[in-house]
Amino acid sequence: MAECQVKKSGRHEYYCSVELTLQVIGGKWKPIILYHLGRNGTHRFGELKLAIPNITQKMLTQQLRELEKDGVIDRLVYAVVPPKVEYSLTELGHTIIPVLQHLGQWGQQYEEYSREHGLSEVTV
Amino acid sequence: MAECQVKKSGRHEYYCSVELTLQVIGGKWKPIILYHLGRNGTHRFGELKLAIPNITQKMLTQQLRELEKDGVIDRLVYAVVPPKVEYSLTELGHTIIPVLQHLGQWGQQYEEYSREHGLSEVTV
DNA sequence: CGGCATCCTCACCGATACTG
DNA sequence: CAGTATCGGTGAGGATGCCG
Repeated sequence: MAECQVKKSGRHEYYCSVELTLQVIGGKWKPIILYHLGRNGTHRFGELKLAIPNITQKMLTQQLRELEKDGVIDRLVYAVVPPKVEYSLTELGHTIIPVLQHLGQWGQQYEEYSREHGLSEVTV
Repeated sequence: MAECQVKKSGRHEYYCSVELTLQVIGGKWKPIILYHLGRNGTHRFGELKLAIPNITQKMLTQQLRELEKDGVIDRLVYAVVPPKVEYSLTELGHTIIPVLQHLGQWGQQYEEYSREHGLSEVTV
């Protein structure tokens, strides 16, 4: 984090490792996807689609592809009709789960804190 | 994280607390700003500008304003000429530092892992 | 079932110029 | 010094339709 040079890793450009992490997990739906794969293990595409309301097929596909390219999930295609595709965390992918939990914990703290301190009111 | 309802906290809408955290720290320059404030304490605007190459005045101002609204930094304006403004972490802001460190650690692991496993080559 | 191809919108970010 | 104000590019994200 101390250095301020542009680095590259895979598809990502970043100045510090925090930024790199955020580029891997920072997609709008990626935390939720990783959460589901971490919690219940392997999922089919349709299961993820059901588990994540409001996500469109396009976005689900796109985010899954990026996570795959970044090496945090595996994609297993069965040669059957109708198609069957299963997604699961890689070894590397499992290591991100504690980080996500940490983020989640802070978010909850923040939620409470802002309720107590009246941060939650928006002046529209 | 288990629930999938839309919530609101302050300026943010989110489905899970991970998302909320990412909305607070997820701006392009926010991690770096928080890092500097966490490491060396109070900074003047110009000091931050110098410490963060490439950032524009506009972006620095904007990100600082958002961090302030979210309650993680304080803004102290001295009534002097020329103007003097100091930024520092709030109590709440300090609690985000370990989370950032965790993100940074994972990023470094990821960096090594992808070098070892040839993830770092991009097919342009 | 699990996609891909298009088209579109809008928030994010940057460059530049001006100011109390 | 520490900002605003304005304009404009760009790409992430979304809606819709077709396909093996």
